[in-house]
Amino acid sequence: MEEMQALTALSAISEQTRLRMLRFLVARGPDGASAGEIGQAVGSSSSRSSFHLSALTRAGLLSSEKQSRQVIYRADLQAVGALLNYLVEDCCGGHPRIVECCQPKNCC
Amino acid sequence: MEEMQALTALSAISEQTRLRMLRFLVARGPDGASAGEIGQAVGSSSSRSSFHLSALTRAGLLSSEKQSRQVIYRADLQAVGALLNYLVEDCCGGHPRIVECCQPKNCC
DNA sequence: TCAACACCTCAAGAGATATTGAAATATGGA
DNA sequence: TCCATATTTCAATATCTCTTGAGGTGTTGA
Repeated sequence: MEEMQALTALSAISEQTRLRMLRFLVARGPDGASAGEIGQAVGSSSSRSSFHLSALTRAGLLSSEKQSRQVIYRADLQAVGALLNYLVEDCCGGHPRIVECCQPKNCC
Repeated sequence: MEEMQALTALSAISEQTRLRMLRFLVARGPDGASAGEIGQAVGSSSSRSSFHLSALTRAGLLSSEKQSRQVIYRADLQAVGALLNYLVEDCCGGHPRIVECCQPKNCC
């Protein structure tokens, strides 16, 4: 992953509404959710949701698919993983103390 | 880690100069580096460096210590690790595909 | 065809953040 | 004491970013 790409993804998730959207969609799994449902889940208006969802999509963290009236968004786990990998490897040089923190149920 | 704290840390590193400063300081290890040296390493003026270093410090990602004329900054690995842990655990629910990406030399 | 629905786009305004250069503080050495 | 060094602070400006509300597109079903 390129630095520029990582910066775009980081700014995308450094906003409350968007971080919550991402969390919601990761929890949702492969089914994803419609724009309306996501907006409702995180408590944001339709135009605001659209704005934030497209920011996340532009950052590559979500994929979207039109299904008749609705637009279904899904978290792109590959992209989220690549961002974390960038932080761990490129930014932190794979430092053991950092890697350790990414293990489930044992950290910090 | 609280959501608010994570958001602060994420915005802190979602800026090129600051991401580079963090990377430089993680690489530097426990010795840290002076404000001037960091600024030189990432190519930013003295007032700009000061501004960004204090943003990173406020976000809890760096610690600083005055040594006579200089101020030595160090990366706080605990804090960086806690941020990554927050992303992996709280945001991604410890999803295996995400955790896997944080392992050294095997991913994405 | 029409109304309701789901979503997106746009423009305006507010607010936050970054950059610059100048000036302030504080330390160390001649 | 005086000057150079290291860093921070400040004000002005520029630049993003977020929010809101109005309006647009396309789809579904009566």
